[in-house]
Amino acid sequence: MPVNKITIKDVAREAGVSTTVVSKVMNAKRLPNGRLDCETSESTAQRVMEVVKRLDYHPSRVAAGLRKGKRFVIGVITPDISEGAFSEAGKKIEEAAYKDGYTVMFGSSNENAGRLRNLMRAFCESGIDGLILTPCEGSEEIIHCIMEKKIPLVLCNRDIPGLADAGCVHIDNKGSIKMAVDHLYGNGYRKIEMISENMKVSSLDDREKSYTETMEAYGLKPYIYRTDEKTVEEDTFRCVREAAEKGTEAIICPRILQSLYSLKAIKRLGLRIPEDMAIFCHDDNPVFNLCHPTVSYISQCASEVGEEAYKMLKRMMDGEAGGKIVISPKVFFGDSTEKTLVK
Amino acid sequence: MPVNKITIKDVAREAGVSTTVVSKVMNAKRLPNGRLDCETSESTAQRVMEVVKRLDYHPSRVAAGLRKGKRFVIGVITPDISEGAFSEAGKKIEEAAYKDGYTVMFGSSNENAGRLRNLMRAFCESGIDGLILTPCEGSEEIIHCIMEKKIPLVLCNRDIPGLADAGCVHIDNKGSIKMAVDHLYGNGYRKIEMISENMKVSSLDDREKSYTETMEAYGLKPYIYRTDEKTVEEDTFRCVREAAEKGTEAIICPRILQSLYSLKAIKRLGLRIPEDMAIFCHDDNPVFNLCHPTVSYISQCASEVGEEAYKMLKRMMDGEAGGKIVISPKVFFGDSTEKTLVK
DNA sequence: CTGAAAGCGCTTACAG
DNA sequence: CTGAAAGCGCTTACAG
Repeated sequence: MPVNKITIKDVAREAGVSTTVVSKVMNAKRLPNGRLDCETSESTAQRVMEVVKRLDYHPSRVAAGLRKGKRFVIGVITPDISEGAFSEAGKKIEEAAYKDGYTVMFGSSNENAGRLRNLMRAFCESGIDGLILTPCEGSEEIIHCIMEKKIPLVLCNRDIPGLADAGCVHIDNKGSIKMAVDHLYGNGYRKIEMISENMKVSSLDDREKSYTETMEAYGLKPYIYRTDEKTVEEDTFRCVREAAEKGTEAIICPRILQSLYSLKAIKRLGLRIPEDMAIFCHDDNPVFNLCHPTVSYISQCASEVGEEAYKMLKRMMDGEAGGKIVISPKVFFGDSTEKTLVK
Repeated sequence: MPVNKITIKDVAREAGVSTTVVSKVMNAKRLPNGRLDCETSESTAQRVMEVVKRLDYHPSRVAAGLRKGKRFVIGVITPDISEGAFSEAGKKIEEAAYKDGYTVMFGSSNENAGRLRNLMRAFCESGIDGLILTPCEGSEEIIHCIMEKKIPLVLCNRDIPGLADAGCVHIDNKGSIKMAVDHLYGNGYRKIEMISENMKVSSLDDREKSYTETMEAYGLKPYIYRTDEKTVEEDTFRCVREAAEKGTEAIICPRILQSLYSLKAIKRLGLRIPEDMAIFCHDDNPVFNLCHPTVSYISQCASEVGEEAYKMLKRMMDGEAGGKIVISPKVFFGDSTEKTLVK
């Protein structure tokens, strides 16, 4: 428990002024000419500042927040703060928030709507000025509730249709997958399958739809495997093996875990990339560049998404309306989807 | 700005009781027999609960925190919340904290002592019950200041000598590096060098010392390269090239970036692993298992470190003393440090 | 069992 | 330019 905490009263007493004056001095901005923009006299301000420094006084944001209804805290909820794209976005958000004097509360939903609700509740009770969150399956209703509380909200990575007042920032999930299919098609691949996940969220929906539509536009038959959350690794292995047995020429993985486990499965099955199985991955990981052959992948542009999400939230906290931002993802073409004569 | 916020007064009025009663009911625990442990009458409690539910009342933790001096918030500061080991530890901390009803503020110091100080200040002003942090170079003095405020503090991953009241959790940095050197020596390697970073923190110190001591114990000559923070990739490339030209047989990388960039450099230089250059890496990354050949590495055991750090902080927040925990890291031996006849 | 009142540490009209 | 006082939304002795 913090002891001997210096309060505004201590400063006031020591400086021989009222707490009003101390408060005014503490909240005064510095003008361009270096002076305080404060109605107090120069000498009083000086005296207060000295005492503040001497006592090492730090005003309680808790008390100020209670009075002003403004906390200078924002909340960030992602499915998993330890997962590459989310942690990178989180880093950027914190970075930008820090510059504006905000601190950040983080939480992981673990793709669980109940947990998301509890986190949102705790964040709201704890006092936040705004919230950036990645919805998970089944979280629509809960998020609608948040909206009623009029807390500025930006959805990140995944959208929820019909949420008029919320901001939203995500990558162009359809465009990127189309590029992947186009590229594979252009390099001669025809039997192209997708290993996705059993999960209803807008980003994955869009990726799956785009794959299906693009395949059909080429007159090809799409096929989507879906792994379960609890058993991603085994499921992915089985999918890759089944695909290989079927004579599938290329797989597209629209999520990071399926990407990594597919690479692992291909290695374990002793298949050559891309001769036996071409592969197009998603998200960012050093593996894609460092392994041999290099892997084609779609980058989430997590930093950019995080940055834009924060900027939008900031605007909303300042009273402006939200909006929708769609970021063009970066697509890297490696050796894993190259043309191959061996078929 | 949250509007129409329901307060304890609204509930009291609606239920026809005083705020005292509402507060008591809200803070009552459920007894094992399912009844509320509350001095109010059963019927009053019932009535209050109903109103609470009907109005969707959520007590403000800000106000409660101000009054009670307890916030149910902890702070976590790491060098970079987006970096593998730290984000994994952070995830675990948040997970455990959530179960105890705490929310977590995260911040990244970017290995910058000034920024660490600002973050700590913001966190303290914002009101935290405890702090878990990874010190960075030059942060000793600032951290001593925190100690004076008597905020429970656990150092994570890196230690600061002479900080009696702080808890500390880290892996056995000396033991793991010794294992790496022993393993290389046992497999016939003699010219073993280390590519480290220009940074004064206890963990890296320990790793470097352990390398030097173990080498000398074998009668071998240690040599440590040190990359600069701003230019890790280029520096690492130059180190690897220089090492190769010198006829170095194996390199040990005590940090993740040097590990990844060394692998990249080795690939770029067209060297074979382990014939031309063996390599022992640090931290966790899918690359180590997925690439060919598989890479030997020392795992940070980030989850375990995070978990222990939180548990210790919790004990300290409950009034117990801190302590020191040293966790044995897991070491994986891959093909990158295998015996090789080609020398 | 219940409630009036003080107080946590601030900010902010308002009066002087 | 300065200060007394009210109030933010809670909790908590204390009196009844």
